[in-house]
Amino acid sequence: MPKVGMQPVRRRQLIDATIETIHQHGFADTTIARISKAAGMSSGIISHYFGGKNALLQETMRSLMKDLRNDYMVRLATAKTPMDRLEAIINTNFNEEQFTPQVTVAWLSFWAQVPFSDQLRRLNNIYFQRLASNLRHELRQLTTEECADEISSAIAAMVDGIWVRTGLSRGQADIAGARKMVLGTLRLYLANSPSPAKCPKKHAKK
Amino acid sequence: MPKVGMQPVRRRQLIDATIETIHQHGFADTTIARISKAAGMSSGIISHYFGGKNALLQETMRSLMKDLRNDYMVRLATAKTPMDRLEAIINTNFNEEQFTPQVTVAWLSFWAQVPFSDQLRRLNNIYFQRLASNLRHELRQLTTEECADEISSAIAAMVDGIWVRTGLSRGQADIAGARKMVLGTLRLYLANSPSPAKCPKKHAKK
Amino acid sequence: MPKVGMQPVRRRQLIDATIETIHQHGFADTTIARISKAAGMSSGIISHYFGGKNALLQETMRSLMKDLRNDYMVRLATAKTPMDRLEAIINTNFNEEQFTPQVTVAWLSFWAQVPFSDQLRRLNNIYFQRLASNLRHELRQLTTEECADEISSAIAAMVDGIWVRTGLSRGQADIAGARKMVLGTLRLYLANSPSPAKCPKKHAKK
Amino acid sequence: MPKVGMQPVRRRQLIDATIETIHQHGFADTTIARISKAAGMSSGIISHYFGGKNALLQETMRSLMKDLRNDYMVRLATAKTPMDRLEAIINTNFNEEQFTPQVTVAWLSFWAQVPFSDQLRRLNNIYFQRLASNLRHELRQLTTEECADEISSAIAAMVDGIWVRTGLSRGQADIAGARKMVLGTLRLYLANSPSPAKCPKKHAKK
DNA sequence: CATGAATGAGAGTTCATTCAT
DNA sequence: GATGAATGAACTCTCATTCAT
Repeated sequence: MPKVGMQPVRRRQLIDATIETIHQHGFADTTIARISKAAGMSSGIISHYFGGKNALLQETMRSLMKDLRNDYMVRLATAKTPMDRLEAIINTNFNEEQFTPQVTVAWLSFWAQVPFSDQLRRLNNIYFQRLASNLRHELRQLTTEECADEISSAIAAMVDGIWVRTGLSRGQADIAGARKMVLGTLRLYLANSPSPAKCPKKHAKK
Repeated sequence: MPKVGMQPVRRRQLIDATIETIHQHGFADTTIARISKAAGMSSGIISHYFGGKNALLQETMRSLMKDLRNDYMVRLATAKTPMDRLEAIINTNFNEEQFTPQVTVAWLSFWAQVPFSDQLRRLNNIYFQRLASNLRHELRQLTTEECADEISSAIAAMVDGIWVRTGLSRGQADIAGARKMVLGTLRLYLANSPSPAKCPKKHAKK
Repeated sequence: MPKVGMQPVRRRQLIDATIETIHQHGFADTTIARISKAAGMSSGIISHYFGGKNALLQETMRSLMKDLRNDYMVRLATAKTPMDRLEAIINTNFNEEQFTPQVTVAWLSFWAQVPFSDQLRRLNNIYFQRLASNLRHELRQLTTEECADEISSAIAAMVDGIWVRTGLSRGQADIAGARKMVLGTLRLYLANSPSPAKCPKKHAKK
Repeated sequence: MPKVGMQPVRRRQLIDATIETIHQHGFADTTIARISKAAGMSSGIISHYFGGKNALLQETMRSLMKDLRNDYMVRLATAKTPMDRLEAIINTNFNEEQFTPQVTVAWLSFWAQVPFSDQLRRLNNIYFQRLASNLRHELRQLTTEECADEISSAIAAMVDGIWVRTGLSRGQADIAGARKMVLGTLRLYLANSPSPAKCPKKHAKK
């Protein structure tokens, strides 16, 4: 059935089936048989399109990152101020498409593999560095460099913590609550940070 | 849960070997053979003492929780004020024994299994509820109930976020940095929370 | 055996690609994908032209036999005496086209399958019987029937032994050396064989 | 069932089952499942004792060589003269235990793999070199160095040719016929070789 | 005619568990 | 109590074949 243009379609179907299978059965029980069945295809198709299970898993993580990236690009287009862009970052990390039980569970699964896979570690580093870089860039226009770095780290940790907790809960993802929590923390930090002056921690510290 | 006639020493050695093996090879490649070899025992011993691999993994997670709990109890003994106890909670979550690459990687691995194991979910819920309960109890003495809940959630998310990021980094755990970040955020929240009054978020939201 | 409507050119290309692939990767790793790629065609073409992989392999062996046969026919045309024809047989078995690493390795591979394939056994029996028959026919004009049979067997075994050893060596085939060895042995036998009399073995055995 | 001393027994049983399976089904259809079934064991046992199928196949070929070697050693003990030892070499190569349909088919199978496996090539080179070395050593005491090398090559080729033809025939192995053929050829060569003088080929070549 | 995407049976391997010692 | 040899189910991957285009 040589249908031109099927390759990207099949690959996307298999990646979606992978996310769904991880969500249904867990990473450890995500087998080629289950993925291909979820995609309505034969087991051999995965090696055919990806070369093997590992490559599919990598592509799935890469796809998850790309989805976040694309969402951010869309939001960035309409953001005018640094604060707009910070909100865009937060809203992207808790958007309706990605901040779901399926996707948070998948991320959690991949994170557990990251320390043991060079490929996944590389992918995750890109994600981490990109988030940190975006946050810092906007924050440095609102406060000192030192404060920007500190706030960036705090916000990034909180975002990931919320993702983990959502993945663990298996319940509905609370998009509004997540955005409110992170944005609230961000505003609190900024409200207590000097524009060119010192950092709130320094104040807080006694 | 040492049954009668079983030697706690053997069980502890096997649990330690399990944590070490997860850290060395990852959860997926943590086999009975590797654990028992790391413990210097035969492969049959695990079924003998724990009934199976899954039971050992559960006991390992339970043990990790117990270690945190014990550390907290010790710190609690010398904490006088609510703020002392909040600091104790934070210090416990980033203490020298548990906040290590080995243990954070193990937690990360268990978290990835939590959504698919009733046993692990139950264990993790205990941990989450205990942390939330402890935080809320102390915070409610320092601010309104609403604010206490909000701050508790934020702090808990940040703590877990830092654990995830440490597990992912495979590097040294930055105990001082972690404590400073969470304590700083906590102080910032409290400094902007009314004692009996309203919550900082409300302020920040303009 | 080119069926009607099939292009002999394609079939020959595929047979050549089969020999080359066996030489490159070995019989066990000679797949449809590799053969068709080596021939610059699609994988489906083999079923299309031959009906399946096994049929292609059979045709390949048949082709190897036919090449030897053709070479012999050419040499036979200019051979006048029995000894001329014996030399022609030997020279055919070690001719520049077939006595190559590619072809000897392919023969070796087919021989290993012969005991388990009726088709290949049948083909090989034809080759063996033809060689024996040709040898015997000429020899019987030079010595007794008994001696002719004995010499024929010895020469045939030596020829095949040299083929095996050449296939195993993966080096250049030593055409001159092979011809000299077999022809030398043949002459030795004949020099010690009576025309109508007894056989050299009987003599040698004292 | 920890029974001491079982390891060599099991390994031998599996090697024997491998030879039998190759003989029954051919090298290509010699699967782990068939070998282990023939040995009356589970499929996992092969990885347990040999690490994998390839290692078992290698050990099987090594075992075949060792059997020949052992037989030769026994015969060597009672051989006094060079001619005795030459006969011992020939008799070893066509002895009742190894010169059987089972073993000749197995050798043929391994020979077909030799060009594509470094391990098997190494093993086979040992066999070839040993045979050539043994032959040459005895022959040099009976004729010139040049003649000894030539006879050695001829005899070795004939021996292997007879093995191949026996493997291909699937019939009973004709031990007496094989010995007679090779010994007869050897005697013929020697009868026409000078002690310190020239080689029979030179004569024959006119 | 010719293609190559898709299939699915079967291969080798891994590994938790069992159990005779 | 403690061992580790043995099992066999489940996994990933390969590949000859089929067939819509």
